[in-house]
Amino acid sequence: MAERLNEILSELSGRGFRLTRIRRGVVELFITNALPLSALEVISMLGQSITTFNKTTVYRELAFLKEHGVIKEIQFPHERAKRYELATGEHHHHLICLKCRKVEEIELEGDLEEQEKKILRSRGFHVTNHSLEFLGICQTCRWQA
Amino acid sequence: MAERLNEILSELSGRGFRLTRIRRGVVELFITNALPLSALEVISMLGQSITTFNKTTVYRELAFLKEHGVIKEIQFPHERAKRYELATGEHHHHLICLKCRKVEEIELEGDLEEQEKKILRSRGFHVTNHSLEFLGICQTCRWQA
DNA sequence: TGACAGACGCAACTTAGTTGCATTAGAATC
DNA sequence: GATTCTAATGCAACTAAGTTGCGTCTGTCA
Repeated sequence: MAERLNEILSELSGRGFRLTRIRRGVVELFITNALPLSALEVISMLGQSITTFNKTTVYRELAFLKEHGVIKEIQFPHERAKRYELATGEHHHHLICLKCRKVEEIELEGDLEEQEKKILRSRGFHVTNHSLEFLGICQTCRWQA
Repeated sequence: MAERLNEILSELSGRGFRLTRIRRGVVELFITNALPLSALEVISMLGQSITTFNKTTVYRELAFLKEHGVIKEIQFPHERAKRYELATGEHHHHLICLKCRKVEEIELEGDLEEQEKKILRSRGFHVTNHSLEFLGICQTCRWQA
């Protein structure tokens, strides 16, 4: 956890960016929370460790971290606000429970590579990215009444 | 086209809902436009055939048509506003060009049924719906400089 | 031709995020 | 430790996309 934080921070520092209170705080939040956070969640969680800061700064920090490949943006199909999660690790998808709103990660073997090659062959469309989210009811909610 | 319109309108009428200017206009728009429209696009396109109406009415009409299964909502991963398209026909996905913003429809054979069964078996999560969109560069844009 | 409820219009409000601009503060250099 | 330079910050005002409340209008059926 801590070494992951230092790794990211020193990488940014090495590229000439400053290590500020908010930068440290936001990166730390993403390291300790595996699941995607919205800007408003980041703002609210950050308020627990940093006393004064402005929401503009947080939005700008999210844009900065996204631009520099630290986090990536996710748009869930059932809600308006964007979410962010650490850009590291395997490409994965999410299971979103429509009842309790809980989000789980899932990795699909093989993923969609074959499909994407087929799309290039048949349509000439070069897929660089995809978004795939599953909506439904989680085990816990299914067991309840 | 026209029979499709009458089919939808008489279905709604049969269920006790009124056929108003805006209802006709909005349904007609979705029938003549295969690709997903945003609320603002509907408002702007509707302005070409209906002179006075309020945006609130359009938002309410979209909610109404969605609730009654005429259209379905889509959230593309690269933009904020929601989009809507006719709920009829095969379940399909979209290819979204990040350069020219053009959207194409695509049907995947087999789709994700097998994956969804696997998710139920392994996690107890019952998938009721999924969203899958491919982002990339379309053929036309790839051929340009 | 009423009457009733579904539909509509308007204004005000909300959520999620953005922009401009003046000020502050990391961190490298002196 | 002081200086300097610019990245980062704070604030206020603004925007986009939609929502809510409430009073009025209008399709439709009797």
